Amino acid sequence: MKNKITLKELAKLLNVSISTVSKALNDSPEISTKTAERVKELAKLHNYRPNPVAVNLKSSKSGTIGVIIPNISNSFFARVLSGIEAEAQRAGLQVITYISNEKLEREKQICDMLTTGYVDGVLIAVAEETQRKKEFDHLYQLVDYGIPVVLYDRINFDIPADRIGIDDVGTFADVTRRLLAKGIKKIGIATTIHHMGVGKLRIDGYKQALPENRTFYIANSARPEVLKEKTEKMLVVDKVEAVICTDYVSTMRVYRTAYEHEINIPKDLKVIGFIGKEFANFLTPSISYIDQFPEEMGAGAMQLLEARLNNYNKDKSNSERILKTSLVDLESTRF
Amino acid sequence: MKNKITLKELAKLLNVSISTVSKALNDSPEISTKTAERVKELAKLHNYRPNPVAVNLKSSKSGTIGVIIPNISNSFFARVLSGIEAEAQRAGLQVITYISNEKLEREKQICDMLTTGYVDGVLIAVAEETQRKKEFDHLYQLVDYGIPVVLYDRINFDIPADRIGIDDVGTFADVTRRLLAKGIKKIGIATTIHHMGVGKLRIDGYKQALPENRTFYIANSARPEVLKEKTEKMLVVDKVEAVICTDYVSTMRVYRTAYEHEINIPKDLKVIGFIGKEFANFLTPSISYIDQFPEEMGAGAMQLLEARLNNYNKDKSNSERILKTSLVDLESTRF
DNA sequence: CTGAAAGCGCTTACAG
DNA sequence: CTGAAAGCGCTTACAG
Repeated sequence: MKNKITLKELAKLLNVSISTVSKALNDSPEISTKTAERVKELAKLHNYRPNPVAVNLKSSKSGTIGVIIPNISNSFFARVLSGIEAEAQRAGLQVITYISNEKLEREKQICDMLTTGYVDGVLIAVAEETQRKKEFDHLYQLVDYGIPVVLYDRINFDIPADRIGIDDVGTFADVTRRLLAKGIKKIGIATTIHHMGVGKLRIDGYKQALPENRTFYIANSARPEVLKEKTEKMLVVDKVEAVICTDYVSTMRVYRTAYEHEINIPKDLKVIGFIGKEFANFLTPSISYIDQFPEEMGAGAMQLLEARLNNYNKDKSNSERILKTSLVDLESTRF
Repeated sequence: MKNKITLKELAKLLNVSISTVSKALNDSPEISTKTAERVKELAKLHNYRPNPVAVNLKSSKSGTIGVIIPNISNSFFARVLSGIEAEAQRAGLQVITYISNEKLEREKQICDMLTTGYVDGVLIAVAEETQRKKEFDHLYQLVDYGIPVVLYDRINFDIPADRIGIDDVGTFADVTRRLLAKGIKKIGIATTIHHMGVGKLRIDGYKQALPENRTFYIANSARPEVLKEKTEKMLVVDKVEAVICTDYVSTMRVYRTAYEHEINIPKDLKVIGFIGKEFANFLTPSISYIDQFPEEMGAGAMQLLEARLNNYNKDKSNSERILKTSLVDLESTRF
């Protein structure tokens, strides 16, 4: 068990003061080139690294940021995390990961812990339960504590924080219009997240794009059995010609239901999914999907946070960044 | 921007010394009940929380552990992380996440950073490139530095560390035997990880289970086009009756290839995948899969690390924990 | 150019 | 039972 060498030990070996060693290593102009070289050489020899905890204590920074993820099994969030990590690495920051499992209680605990000074800033996608119960006190608490907060993905809340996400309404309106333009009349939407902000917006986009008096077909439930029933009704009874899905689970549900009822995709049913390319390309048939570039969202969120960290007091107004999405055409919408 | 209250300020408000406040809050028996109560009351009122950085500096611990993940988009690792996070939370530890992207260079950087004292321990699934190049110096370096290391999932290396994984040989031998028992003769295996330890073991298990002189059918490549070709040969030319897959990508490849060549699953081809339940149940048809309980692996890895952290010097021998796997029968293996 | 001193926020042996 | 002091490993204004 090798022990890490400290400034003090280095100073003793060099017969100079701790201050001198510290300054030399930090390239202070106060120090003579000669001394600086001696110090650096020995430091290198012993593979000296400043103890980050001590540095943090001095600077009252932690050099880490906290990321709150609602559900890491969702590959979207996993990929967002990947983008965050890459950007944090570039900025020399450590990423502490917290998983809320979509639970308000857990999210509160996490925020509580974050106010104690573990992190310099927080990236969060607000948990489903939190949105449903509209309880945001713990988030305000973070902000009041002076901890910069950036909302990602789930951003339509009235909280004074920077945010990054996609144009949910626009994206879904656009996709709906594309189907209409191809002459498809009966278009349905499937969702398991209709009670969440993003879900509502996506449904809104769908509705806005449909012509007046056109019937809406909506299969919405977070409960698997209910979603299944509603999807079956939409596909088998209502016989929609196309379905747009707002999330992973509803996308897969539509696929399964079509399969079970021997409805041919894309001949009898076009499907546009909201899933990642790592699934979309492999499904049978492959599925056209809306790409929301998760890694970019993560990197962007991190950049917003960095901007805050670097001049927190200068700019009080909150910024919002909306990322472009892209519809990728695969087999499930072929004509 | 509320400023956090410190021990010093608390002491001043109470007209006692900093030591007294500290002891009172830490339930030292030295302090009178009366004083302790006064202190605690005020601390509560001001929502006092000890600065973790200062505590860490005193204790020479960081209260955080590092998790190195090769590829977070792989839902297996995402779920492992979920298990780690849950267990860490229980133990009051913070989890810093690092993503190696299967790269040796990045893994080295991470290990380098970890030796500076950011974390008390490390959980790692060794990157693919690292395994291929057999360069483990950076891992030895961690161990030499006295940082407890736990290997998870990818565990067949000669590194003095605790480890947790599955019985790859046994699992694949068992699955192969099950197919044989149903009277299936031509069994193939598809893999994109044949150059990795776990991949080799899984293929070994498959080979061991087949009777003498039985032909092996192996579609192995990490390159998508090559894998596709080999899979096509296996399904179309060799006409195997069943395929066992060692990983997510090969599983999806087999599905796609069967679909493209109109090979009916399960009538003409049985498939056993190595993917998570979140995909398996939704595919069309649903796919029988080997469940390796990722969350349990994560929690188990964390527990091994906790054990190390709590008595690092007492027990020098390394422990290994092998988790049970389970074959879940769904539509792709129906007779 | 170098070093002594103060201080970041805590804990804990030691003295009283 | 309470408090002064030392110290964890650094940085940095200040003195020389």
